[in-house]
Amino acid sequence: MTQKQQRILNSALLLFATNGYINTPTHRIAKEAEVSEGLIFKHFQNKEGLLHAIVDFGLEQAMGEINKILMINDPRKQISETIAMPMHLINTQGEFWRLQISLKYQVPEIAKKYSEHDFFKTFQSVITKAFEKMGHQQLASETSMLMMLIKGLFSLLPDMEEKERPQITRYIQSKYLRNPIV
Amino acid sequence: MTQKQQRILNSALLLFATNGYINTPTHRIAKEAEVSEGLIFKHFQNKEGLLHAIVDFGLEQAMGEINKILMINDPRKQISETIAMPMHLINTQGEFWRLQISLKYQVPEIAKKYSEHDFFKTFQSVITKAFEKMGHQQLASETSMLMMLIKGLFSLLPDMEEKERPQITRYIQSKYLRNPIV
DNA sequence: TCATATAGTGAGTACTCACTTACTACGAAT
DNA sequence: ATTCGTAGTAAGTGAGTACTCACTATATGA
Repeated sequence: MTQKQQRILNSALLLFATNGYINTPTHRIAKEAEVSEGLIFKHFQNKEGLLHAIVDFGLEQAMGEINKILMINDPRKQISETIAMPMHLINTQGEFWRLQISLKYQVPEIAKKYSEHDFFKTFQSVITKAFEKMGHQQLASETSMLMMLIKGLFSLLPDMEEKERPQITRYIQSKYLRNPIV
Repeated sequence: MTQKQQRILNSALLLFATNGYINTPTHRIAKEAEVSEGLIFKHFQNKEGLLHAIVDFGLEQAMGEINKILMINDPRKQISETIAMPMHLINTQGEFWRLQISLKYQVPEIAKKYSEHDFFKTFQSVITKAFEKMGHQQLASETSMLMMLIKGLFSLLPDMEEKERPQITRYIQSKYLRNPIV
């Protein structure tokens, strides 16, 4: 991976995240990266190839985080950490997650392909298994509800100030850690 | 409002909702509506004007629903009905709400303008006031959490079969109606 | 030293899209 | 009967887009 290749990836991520994939012309990426437009196509074949490179890398990184949760034994701790995930990921890979969330409404086919990615599958299975260990009666509904909450967190946390994010996150965690299970 | 004007609105809503606003060229709307492309611009000035006509009408209709909730006295019933709102709106105006949700990631400026609409402001204030009446201690956090849940419902219910939607909706309602307040 | 591969350039190309313009058809008011 | 406004059409137009191609520069190893 050359320096210029890296510059292209960085600029593209920034522009895709702030203006959207569709609204970002390749010549703007080239300008931002101080690189000729042709180079983008030499390295990434086409605009979609560039997007794939970005998303593959971002999800790879996120896998590391979810693997940490997998290794936790206490299911309550697992749920608690899962609730903190959106904040954690948005704080550390903010641009990537803004892009990731917008993908469904910009390039649905690609987003659909990525919804099969290990990251999202593992995410859901961690929650289900944790609730199972906790002896939940309505496993499917409880899982769905938490998935809705997490979807909401991913959508709305990016619009909040970074320092406001822990408050709502902790509030939700405390509800899920309380006895009896809520 | 002439017949052809109506046909344009219908076709545009359908195409915007399924393929997205950005991904829908005006000539496709014209073809679908069996109308000349120029007529779209005669009646709606430009593509954004067409979008506005659609969204204004959709939110107008939705206002009727929220006003019903406003007239309820029991705050628990208000919360319960609010939780049912996403399902209700998606069932009755499915295309419109798919479009509405996608707007933020397609034409952010327009979406931002509509986030100031009475519909969304009333939505939030109904929840806060209901929780207040119920004597909630952490009003802001509790409201935020429910807003996250509702955002999640709006995002994920459209991807579920219509007959699966009541289950998760009722599950969430039951949690919020339980004593003590969860 | 020279052949080869890889990195990089930037002008050019084919095409799509939102929007315009010049026009016809027609019902209603004067 | 004629004028006028509104609905509607068909054929553009020009700006912007993703992508190509012929080319140069540079490093490496036989």
